[in-house]
Amino acid sequence: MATSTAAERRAEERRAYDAFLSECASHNLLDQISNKWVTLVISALGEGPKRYSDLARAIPGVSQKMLTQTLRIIERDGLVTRTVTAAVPVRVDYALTDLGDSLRALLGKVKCWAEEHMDFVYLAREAYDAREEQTAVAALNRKS
Amino acid sequence: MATSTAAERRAEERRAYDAFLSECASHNLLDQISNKWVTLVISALGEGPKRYSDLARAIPGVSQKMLTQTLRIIERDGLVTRTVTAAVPVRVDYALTDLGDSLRALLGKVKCWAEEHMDFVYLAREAYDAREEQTAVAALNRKS
DNA sequence: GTGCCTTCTTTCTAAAAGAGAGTAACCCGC
DNA sequence: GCGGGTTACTCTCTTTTAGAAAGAAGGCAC
Repeated sequence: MATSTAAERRAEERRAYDAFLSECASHNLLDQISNKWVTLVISALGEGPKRYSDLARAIPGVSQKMLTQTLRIIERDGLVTRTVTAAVPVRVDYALTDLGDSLRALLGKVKCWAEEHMDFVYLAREAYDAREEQTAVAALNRKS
Repeated sequence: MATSTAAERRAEERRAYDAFLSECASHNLLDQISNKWVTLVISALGEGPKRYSDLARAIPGVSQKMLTQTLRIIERDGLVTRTVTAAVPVRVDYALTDLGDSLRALLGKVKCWAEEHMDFVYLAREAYDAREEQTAVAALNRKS
């Protein structure tokens, strides 16, 4: 440490960051699974195997690009399996692996938490916004 | 439903999306907490209250902008408290609320899951990459 | 042939993240 | 009073990423 400016410290931290990411491998995985689309896809597959188009329908707002990208990532990580059936229009089924299902169980709990505490969060947001408005008004009064 | 093209269906889904987001409020919250920086900040605050600069040091790779933004979001949601002490250099402490701590416990489990299954995921990735390379070679052979 | 199906892929643009300098408020030494 | 140092932001600019839309492979129906 010794004596150093805040800017110098920050620069050093940045330099250490790459090393940190490759060293702390689980952080890398954590980053990937704490991703909106990954959560939604795994949750959607919880009901059972689904085709690409089923997933697109089950997850409102996902673009085809992001769905494909997300599926590739979680397939690579061994969370889902991808089975291609060479039928008249090609058919691709995605299903959770055992590993994917264990993650789904966990994420399901997070989803439950969100549903349980939604009301409280909404109240907190309203209170925060009201406070914000007050301080903004106070700041205006101080200036004038 | 009835008969409609895939494009028409997709357009309809898009139109329904805004309604869905405001209706299914917990999804909105879920989106926010399945965010890299939110996860990391809440995990860092698990050890106890921290100052802004402590957090910046504890979370490698976070920019000041993202740290401020993330803290504002989770403060608004009632997950952390922000206490300003008007000292010589102003001092701002962030601490988890009870709600924030309950989320931290859950996210901690996800973190544990990631650490436990990291090895398996790494093997899956290697296997996937090997398969990918093979199919790429096969595709090249087919063309030539 | 044309059109249409699914599952992607590519291209282009708009939104978000990241890097870095700047700001406000305050105190201290000189 | 003035420069310098502190913390906690805030603003601006660049790069990265997400999203929207059109295209492509492969095949069947007409």
